[in-house]
Amino acid sequence: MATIGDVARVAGVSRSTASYALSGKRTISVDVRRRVEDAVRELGYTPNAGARALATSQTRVIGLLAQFLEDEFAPAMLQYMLGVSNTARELGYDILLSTEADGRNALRRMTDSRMVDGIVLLNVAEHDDRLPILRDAPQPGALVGLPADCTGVDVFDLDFEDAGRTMVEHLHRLGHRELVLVSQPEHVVERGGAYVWRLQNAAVEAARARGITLHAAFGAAHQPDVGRDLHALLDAHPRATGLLINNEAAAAALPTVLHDRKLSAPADLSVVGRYSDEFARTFSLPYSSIESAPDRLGRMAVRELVRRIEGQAGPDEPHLVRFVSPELIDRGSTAAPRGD
Amino acid sequence: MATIGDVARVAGVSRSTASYALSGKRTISVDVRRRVEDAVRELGYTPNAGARALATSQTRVIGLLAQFLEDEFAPAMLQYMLGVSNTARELGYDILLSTEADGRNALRRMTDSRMVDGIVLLNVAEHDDRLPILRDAPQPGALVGLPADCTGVDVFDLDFEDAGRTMVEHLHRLGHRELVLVSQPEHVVERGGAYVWRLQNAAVEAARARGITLHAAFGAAHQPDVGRDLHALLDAHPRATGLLINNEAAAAALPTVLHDRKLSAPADLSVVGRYSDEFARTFSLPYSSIESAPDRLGRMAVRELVRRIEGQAGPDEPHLVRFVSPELIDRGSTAAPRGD
DNA sequence: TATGACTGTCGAACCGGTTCGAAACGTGTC
DNA sequence: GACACGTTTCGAACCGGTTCGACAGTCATA
Repeated sequence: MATIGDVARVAGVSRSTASYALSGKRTISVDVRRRVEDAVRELGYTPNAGARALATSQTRVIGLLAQFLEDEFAPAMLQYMLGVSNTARELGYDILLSTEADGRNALRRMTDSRMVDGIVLLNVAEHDDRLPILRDAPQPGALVGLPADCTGVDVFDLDFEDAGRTMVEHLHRLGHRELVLVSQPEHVVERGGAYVWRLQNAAVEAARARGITLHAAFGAAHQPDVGRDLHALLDAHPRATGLLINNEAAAAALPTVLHDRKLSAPADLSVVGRYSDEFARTFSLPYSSIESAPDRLGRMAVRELVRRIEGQAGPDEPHLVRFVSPELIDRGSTAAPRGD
Repeated sequence: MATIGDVARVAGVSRSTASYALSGKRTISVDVRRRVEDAVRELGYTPNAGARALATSQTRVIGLLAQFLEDEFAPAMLQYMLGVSNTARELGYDILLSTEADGRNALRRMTDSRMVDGIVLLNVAEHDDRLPILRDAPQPGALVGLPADCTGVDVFDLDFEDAGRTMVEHLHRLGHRELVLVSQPEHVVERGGAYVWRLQNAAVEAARARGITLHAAFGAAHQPDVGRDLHALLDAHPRATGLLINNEAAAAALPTVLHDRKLSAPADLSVVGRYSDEFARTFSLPYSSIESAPDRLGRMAVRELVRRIEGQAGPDEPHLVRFVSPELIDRGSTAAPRGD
């Protein structure tokens, strides 16, 4: 494999000159620059990443921590990963991926050994145990998900409170007076998935303010449990005319459940979910939904992270906490309730 | 950040001694070893990955190339990725992930700059344009998916021919005489997704050998197109009693389609798919299926790759081409056809 | 014709590890 | 007491880049 020494020899210059010719950090005569570039082509030279990282303390790699936990719906996570990965590449960075359940280990390994210039954390819990480690690390970090304490990191998340309100308002406006909300499994909440509460509390509050009934419940993350949960909920609240879904597995299971009950949306039941458009297409979901914008969130996180890595953000520039406003995508699954 | 020089100073030894004490590659007195280990703990020392890579020419990183192409079903790919990632971690390797559509670029970048010790290629096409690059690279490569030319790499794939035969045999044995097979989009085939043909040809041949009818067709990769495709197929072949599905999007869309047609499996139609058990759970699919074993294939690929990286495979040990035998998971969606 | 400024190039040092050869030391043998 | 030997440690070189300071050459200016 060719080194910069080989390039220099072929071009008839010193190693430092070759380096400067390639980086452009000092003025080099056009003649020499041309000879160096020819040598690079001739030898097929590519700089050794390890050596460059050692010399510059920059790797041009971003660490991506995605935990695939029990009771979590894997395909939803994929969309965030792709948003992060694709944006990173556009900005000239590669992705070091960890799917370890124990994210602390992975985080320490990546940061301590200087394998990465920065870190993106997905699926952040309210008291995420990876955060103290990330704050102590020399690399900057960006989160997708809102923790209790945002100091020292940039934070991006959907505005789940607004999402909860929007769902309720939308159905209230159509005339619905009794709703059911299916959230993520209780387990996810216990693990600190605060976004579940944020949406739910706002929905409950919005319903109370409008004097309508909202039954909130958890749903499992897999079949067949989540199907049973949905049946049980619909059995328990036969007068409910609207269904809110903040649970990807439940959304994916709903077509079959409605089929079994011989119900259609919106004729028999109005349905609003919270998932991305890409998710809806993939899972063949015909229900209107609050766009969860995983690609956009991933993109924002990486953009800001790279700004910090490259020092375009001032060293004392305060960290961001930014919420994406929910947008309701109408797929025609809501209507006025049947007047019976 | 502490370096091995700091460790050596605190322990009162030379850098080389500290290095040997940690690697164990030369005998070191227990006293010195203890002092070095204490210093490591005291300083929180972790070796710098770039420096180590430069010195040893080993990165302990595996490159993972996953292309998310148009007309491909993303969640199916995720399972292969997780199989690879988790196995790599178990063996002490990290994953450098590329999701670029142009895999050649990513591959060249990773291999030329020595960022990785080895490469895993997912979703390999018959004449995959990444293969020539991989063969020229100094790092070993493992594929999931069968190309026309397997020289120089280890190859792992499901036995799609056996899968096609098994599906047909299973329904023939139950008494079905007219079947429909829905394959991946034609576009996937044109791009070189030979596994589609392998399954389809074997199915056609198996049907011919048994004197039964098989209508083979392509299906789209997304809603609502794939739903339309399924409807059209069932309309076109009203006497078919069995449905074979080699298309994840079609499988995911089938519950809704059957609902719309007021059909149930297996009462009105026997259904056999080709997807993993994890996929079935995630997508709430109640149909029997040929297990596509993505985790197992990913695991096998990484295992063999690491064996080569670490030189446990002899330098001239021939490369593997290994097929996983299909296993039919019975979820009760097949039965004898209705005798009407 | 010396002076200073500017351009283009080079040599050496450095980043933080690993590894080879040799040195220092204690031990046992003749 | 000279010698060989095994154990433990050290110094130096090396991996392949980047970067700083110095220096030679050119040109305009005083």
